[in-house]
Parts: sequence; C-alpha cells; structure tokens
Amino acid sequence: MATIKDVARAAGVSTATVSYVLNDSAPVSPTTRERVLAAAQQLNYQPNQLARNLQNQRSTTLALVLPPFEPEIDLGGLLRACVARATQAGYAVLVTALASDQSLAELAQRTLERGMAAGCILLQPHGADQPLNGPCVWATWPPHGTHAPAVVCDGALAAQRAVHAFQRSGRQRIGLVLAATTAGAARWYLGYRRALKAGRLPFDPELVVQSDTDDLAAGHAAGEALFAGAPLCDAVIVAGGALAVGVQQAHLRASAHAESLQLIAGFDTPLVAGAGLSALVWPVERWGQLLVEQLLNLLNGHTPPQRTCLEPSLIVRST
Amino acid sequence: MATIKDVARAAGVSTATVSYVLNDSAPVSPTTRERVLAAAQQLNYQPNQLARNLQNQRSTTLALVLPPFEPEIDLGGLLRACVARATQAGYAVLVTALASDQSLAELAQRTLERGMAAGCILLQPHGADQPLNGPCVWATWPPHGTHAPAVVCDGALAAQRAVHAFQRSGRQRIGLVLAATTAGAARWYLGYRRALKAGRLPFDPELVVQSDTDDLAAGHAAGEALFAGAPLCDAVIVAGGALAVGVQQAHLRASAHAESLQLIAGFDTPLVAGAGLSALVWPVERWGQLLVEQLLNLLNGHTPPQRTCLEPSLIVRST
DNA sequence: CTGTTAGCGCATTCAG
DNA sequence: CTGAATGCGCTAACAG
Repeated sequence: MATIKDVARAAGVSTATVSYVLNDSAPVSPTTRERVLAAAQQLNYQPNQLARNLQNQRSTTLALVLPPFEPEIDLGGLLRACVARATQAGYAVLVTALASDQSLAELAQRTLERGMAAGCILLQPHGADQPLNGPCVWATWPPHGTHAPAVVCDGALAAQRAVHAFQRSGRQRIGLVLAATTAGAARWYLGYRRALKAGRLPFDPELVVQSDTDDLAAGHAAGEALFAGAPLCDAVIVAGGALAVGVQQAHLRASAHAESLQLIAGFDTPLVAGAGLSALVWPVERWGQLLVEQLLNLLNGHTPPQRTCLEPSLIVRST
Repeated sequence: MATIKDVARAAGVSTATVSYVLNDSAPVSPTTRERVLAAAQQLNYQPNQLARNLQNQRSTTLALVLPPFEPEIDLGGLLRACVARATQAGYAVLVTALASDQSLAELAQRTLERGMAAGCILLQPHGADQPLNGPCVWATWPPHGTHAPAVVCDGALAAQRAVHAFQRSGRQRIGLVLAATTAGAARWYLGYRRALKAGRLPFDPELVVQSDTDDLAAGHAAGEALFAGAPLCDAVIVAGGALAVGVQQAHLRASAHAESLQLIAGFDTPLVAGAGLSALVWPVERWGQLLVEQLLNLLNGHTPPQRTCLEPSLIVRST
C-alpha cells in the first residue's frame, strides 16, 4: 500500500512532482521523470482511486442498473462487453440491481449522488416512472417523449429480416407473436407490416398474437391461439426467446398431421439454441461497447446524445 | 449534491454532529437528532461514499472477477444474487474481467490496492498461477495446497445423486463424461466411483470419457467414443452443459436402432433446458449469497475462512 | 452532549 | 521546473 508520499520520498522529490509525471499534467525534466517512474515501479505504487476521484470531483466508475427480473438477453455477454470497453477507457463497472418495489429513478439518482458512479447504463425494459436527469444511457427503448440517449435492438429491422427470409423460402402466411413485456414490441409490429407490404403479402390480423410474458407457458398459449384457426400459417416470427420455444412445442403438439412450420426466434438465447430454433442474433459485443461509448461521450460532452439501433443477423438451424 | 456541511448549516450544528447522528457513532440529544435528520431529508443528502471510504480506509465495494471466457454457469443469476446480498450489507459490487493474457493475481491485487474494492470473488475455473494474499473467496475449486475460502459446486455429490437416480430406474451400465476444463472434474469421478461401489455396480473404464472442453463439438466426440463400444451404456452423466447436449445429439445420430438412453447434464443451463435434458440444478441464489457472506466474514475477521460445498438437485425432463 | 480540528491520499494552485 | 500549501467530503479524537 505505497502512497504518493512514499514515491516522492523514494525519488527525492515532492508529491506534486510525482503527480505531474504520473498524470503528465505538467512538464518535468527527463531525469527526474525517470527517477519518479523508477521509484513508482519499484514500490509497486498504485494510485488510490478513491482519493483521486474525490479530488477530481468525478468518479471513474460506470454503473449498470439491472431490472428486478431476469431479462431476455445474454447478460453475461453484455456485461463482459461493457467491462471490456470501460476498462479500456480507464473506467470501472459497478453493478446494481433494482428491487421489485424500487423506483429506477431513485436507484440511479442515489448511485450518482453518492459519487459511486459517474453515469448509468439502464437495462430496464419498461420506461421509467419518473424523469431521470443524471447522465444515463438506455439499453432498451427509453420512455416516450424523452430524447434520452440509447443503444437498442430494433425489432423493426428484425421483423423485416425475418419476413424476407421466410419469403425467400416460399412462405406466404407468416405469423407474428409479440411479447407485451418487450419494450419496443411496437417496432416488431411495424417492421412486420412494412415487410408484408413490401413483399406484397396480405395482412391477416388473425396471424398476430399478443402474449403477456416471455416464457414457455406463454408460448404454449400463443401457439394454441395461432394454430387453432384455419388455414394455418406456415411460418412464425416470435419476438422472444423462451416464448419461441413454447410456440414450437405447441406446434409439435398440435400438428399430428405434421404441418411444416418455419420459426424464427427474436432473440438467440441458449435456450433457443438448445431447442434448435433459427433465431436472430444481436451483436452483444457491439451493444455493450456502444453503450459505454455513448455514456463516456455524454460525460465528456464531446458529442450530443444519440439513439443508435442495432441490427440482428439471422442464424439458421434445422429443427 | 448537498454535502455534510450544507446539512450542518441547515440544522445549525457542526459537521461532526451530523456525522454522529447519521452513523449513530456517538450519543446525540433527541431534539438535535431530529433537526439533523429533518435537514438531511429536506436537502436529500446522500453521503459521498468516496470520501467516506477514504476516511475509513476501507472500501464498501466487493469485486467480482470474471474469467476471460464465458463460464458454464448462470452468470446473470449469480451476479444478481451477489448484488442482492451485498446491497443488503451496504456493499456495492464491482465487476472486472480478466484479459486472456492477464494474471489473475495481478488483476485482483491491483483492484484491491487501488482501493477500488475491499475484497474479491474469484470465478476462475483454473487455479491461480501466483498466490493471492488479499481477502478473496473462490467460487470454483481453489488451487491445491492453499486453504483459501471457497464456495463451490461439488461434483462428487452431483455424480452420486445421478447414479442413484439412474439405479432407481433400473439402469446398470452408467457412463460418465468429464470435461477437463471443469475444475473439480476429479470430484465428479470420485463421486461416480463411490456411488457405483455403494450401489454394487461394476466399474468399467470404457464407460468413462474425458473431454477437453465443454461445448457441443466436444460432446459429439465424447458421444461417439462412448457409443462405439459394445455393449452400450444405458445411462450417462455428463459433467457439463453444452457438452451434454452434444452427447445427446451424438446418441440420436448413432442409434438408428433406438437405444434407450437416460442422460443427466451436470449443469442446468438454458441450453440444456432447451434441449429438454434432465439436469442437475445448482442453487445459484445461495451460491452468490454465501460467496458474499464468506467474503464479508473474511473482511470482518469474525469467522475463520471456510470451504463450503453446494449440493445440486435433480430436475427430470422428458427428452 | 456538541464543536473544533486534524488528517485519509491525492491534484492543484501559487511561489520560488 | 519544483516544493509547500490548500482542499475534495467525511470521520475520529479531543476538548469544552
């Protein structure tokens, strides 16, 4: 636990000089610079971030705020990406989780005001109840009416991509299953309608099913609703992970007469991969990277806050 | 951004008094206590953690150190559990990730020495190259020869449980697939041998396959090795997640003659669930909780460091 | 019981 | 170019 004083003493200079060479914040003669560096090296000096941040009146930590439940994303991957990018920029990543009865604004605000982080990355799927004023970036669709910076997965692009893929393999009656919990479900619907129109396919409201949650049970229910009516659809886009597997299972159960069905899951979770479903893959790596970069920009005031949409790619699996 | 001074001024007392009532570190008269509390409330005062930690010479942050690759565990769940428990104890959670060329000891040491965290939770599947001296708790089997505190998933218990389950359903020839990357693979083997002996089942070395990694491809290879020999086994324990799915796929491919096979995956990942495999479920919630508690104990010096083994439960799925 | 004061480790003036 | 002094926000002795 060597302090800056120890280094200064060892190098025979004052603490200010040490600070200058370490932060390169003032011109220092090459010879003393060498001496200081050597002393720091030798003592294995690590500047105390707490003291540094306190002095600088700005934290070098970014906070990631998790929703109170498990989100339908590759949290591990996203976290890793954020950490990697933040580390590269000299920042650390703090993780906080929202209790189910807690307000997002409250937690974010407190984290910021306590000086624990300089900014927040928000993973809430639902909009905030109160307006946030600190430096925050949304990883999901931010509340309407605000122009908060965000980096999001765009369901419109996803739906369009899926419809095109289906059409290329000759499918005509394409269903859509939406999850109400998915922020930006409206985007999926929008992209779906657009792609149908562009592909000159008829729109049939019976082929659109709205689900409450994104889990297996909800998928079963949605599948039953979808496959009950006649004529059956021959392809389905499911804007969810577990939801898609549920739909698949419902189809297997329903069609003893072996209807052919193509299915694309909206999020390529391990569960989806295990079930052997085709799925849309979102660039998690880039997601985390952009989130951090947006936040850093916001903190430095370099660029105005932006809204970035991520594009998925399709991974085809044989069921 | 109200400081302690603002509160003191508003309440008409000194900063020390404010500190006393907020930390309950000295007796204060009820009337002034009320005044201070009211002022703090009114100004929405949040104590600056940086200053507090600097003064107290101890951080209220715990660091979670991730391995350079994606581990075969429910990172999201574990993280959430750690955060929940830490928050409850007034601690925050910092996440750092090891670069592939970085030494674990180096990263942990630096994190600690920079004052960014008071202790570390280590998620490395492989033992450390250098000895660690800071307050650290392992979430995996720690390096041999050390008596570092740890909270781990015990493969011996898992294997025993699986063998018993197989035996109850009349299986006699039980295979075992090990992943070399899984720290504590030896424990799985140990439990397997023990359970066979206890169940008076013969041990056949041909039924044990060692795999290099824990992924689908490795599972295919392991499955082929296992199902090539005759007579075939009628049950397999796979000490992995993706690995188990690979073994399953290999079996489906190999046995056109529809051999019945029971399979239990060692880790119930979403991938495993999606594939509909029976699996062992580890108590992630408790895992995170215990890791944090062990670390806090270590920091407070309340109890000596311990090694805790987690027990899995079996979830049966119909393939 | 409460106010005054001295640092925690560091970065930044201002003199030399 | 370098050193001494000041303060970031807070807590802990020590007085009163």
